[in-house]
Amino acid sequence: MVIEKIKKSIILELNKSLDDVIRSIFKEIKNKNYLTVEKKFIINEVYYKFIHKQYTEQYEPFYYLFWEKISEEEIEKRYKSALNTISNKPTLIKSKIENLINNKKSITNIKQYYIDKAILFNNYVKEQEKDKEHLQIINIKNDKIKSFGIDYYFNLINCLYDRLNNYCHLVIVFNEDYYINKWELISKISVFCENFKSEINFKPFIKIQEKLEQDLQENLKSNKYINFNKDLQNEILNFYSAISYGFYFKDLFISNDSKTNILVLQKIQYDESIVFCPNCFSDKVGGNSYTKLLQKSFECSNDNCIAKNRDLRGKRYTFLSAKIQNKKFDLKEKDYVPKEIYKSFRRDIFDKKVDILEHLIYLYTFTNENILLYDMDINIEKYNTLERNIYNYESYLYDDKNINSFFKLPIIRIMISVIKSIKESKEDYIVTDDILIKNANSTDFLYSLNKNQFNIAITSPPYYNARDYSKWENMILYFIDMVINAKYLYDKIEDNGYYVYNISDIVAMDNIYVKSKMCKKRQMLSSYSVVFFSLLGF
DNA sequence: ATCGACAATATGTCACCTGG
DNA sequence: CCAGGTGACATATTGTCGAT
Repeated sequence: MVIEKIKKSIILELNKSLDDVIRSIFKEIKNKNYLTVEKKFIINEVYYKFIHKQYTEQYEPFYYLFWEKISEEEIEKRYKSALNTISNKPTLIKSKIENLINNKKSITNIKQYYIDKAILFNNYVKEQEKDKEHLQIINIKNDKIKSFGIDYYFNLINCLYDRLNNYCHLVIVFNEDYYINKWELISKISVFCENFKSEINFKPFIKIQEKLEQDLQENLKSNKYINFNKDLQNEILNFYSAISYGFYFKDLFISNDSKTNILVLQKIQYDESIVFCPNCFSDKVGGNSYTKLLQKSFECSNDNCIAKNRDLRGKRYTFLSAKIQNKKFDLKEKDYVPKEIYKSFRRDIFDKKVDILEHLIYLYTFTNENILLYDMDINIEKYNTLERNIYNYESYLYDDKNINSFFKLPIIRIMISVIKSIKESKEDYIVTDDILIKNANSTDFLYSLNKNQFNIAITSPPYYNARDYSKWENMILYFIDMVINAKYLYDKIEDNGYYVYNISDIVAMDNIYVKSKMCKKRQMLSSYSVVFFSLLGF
């Protein structure tokens, strides 16, 4: 039954491309009024010939209408004649169409053709990825933070990065009572993961790099709460000298007893090396745009490849999409995610009783892939039935030369510099009433308020580009505004006062390094807010 | 069963660049 | 100089959920 379904979808797919080739001819001649009525009629006939061949049942009425009395030879002849009528179409396009048709004829077993190609591709992927890990899971231990500080984990993440296959996942588990604030720990680690590497060769960025620098300078110069200075200017240059990258934030799960948090990150590293076409396995491929920041996509330019769209552009894909699409021909029982696991991780909150490791393995790996566990207190034997190569590490050679690496991150450096440049506030507003309801710009108000007149502040701040009233050019400018506001609040609130700040992550374009859809992602507004506010003293 | 919301992915197309 | 290849970006389609 399943095989039949796959077969049907393959045949439909194959026919669609041929069908669409003919459609494209139609589109082409539609506006060419010089074609005679006869020539147009011939093209019509050719069109329905194709339709008839591929979709006998569906198009039967058309078949009888157009082809009842015409022989195969006649059809061939007219087809060639139709091709000739498209005299304005470049020869290249014609040959591409002919190639497609010849190729179609030579394939007798369509299903087998696809399976063969997919197996070739799957073996190629396996060969590429065999020496590295497909999933890394780090369990954050309180005793290690106590002995070495958070730097221990910054260092570890850095060391493990090169061993992880590109586009694969790093999962960080927090399930202890830490001696420092857990949310600050999660925030710092997630901010570090997004920014600890730097890339200078990304073309779309290089093109607008100077403009980005200037825009940020202009913006800060015109900000009435900032004293623009040389140091800030240098930090802007430093910030825009490269793209900060590392991992791509996917999600942060929390258990329903709020004891366990699971941070899921995906490695996306700039890699221009050629990926074979997942359809024809040709290495004759061109580039295409980027689907995500730093994630290259390709286009097959093999004339014989069947996967052409109606404008005869080739199959477009990334390493990851190609891997996933071909995997469907080579699935084992343990590659299927059990329904209950699939459901339980759809939401950000999961049941504390679930076997987290089993879930993660099913969700983020295929069979025979390599999984590195770090400090997971489990018995690996238990997971043998999942048919993955799992190994558990408990320690690595601690190398302290990267100490304080967090404060070397460009994003942290620039924010420290911004904080230093914020103007001193005034003290010329004393609240005399017990209750004051004030309608004002909160930054302006806090700027002129006298100190120590309140000890709690509660806000649901604007979320970056979530509403019409909360638009910023990019996320850096958003955080600068939020930090200025929080700085004045910090100055004015009583010592040991509380600031309640309601924030969460959001899907938006950060517009930091490029200004297009490729920077649309889940943005960690919460982690960045926590980290930046802690720089202020919170 | 159907629908709206939303995210992910596939496909369409503008316009720049390049090489003959 | 200009066709056409293709990088970048836009738009369409698909898939999934919960609500009804």
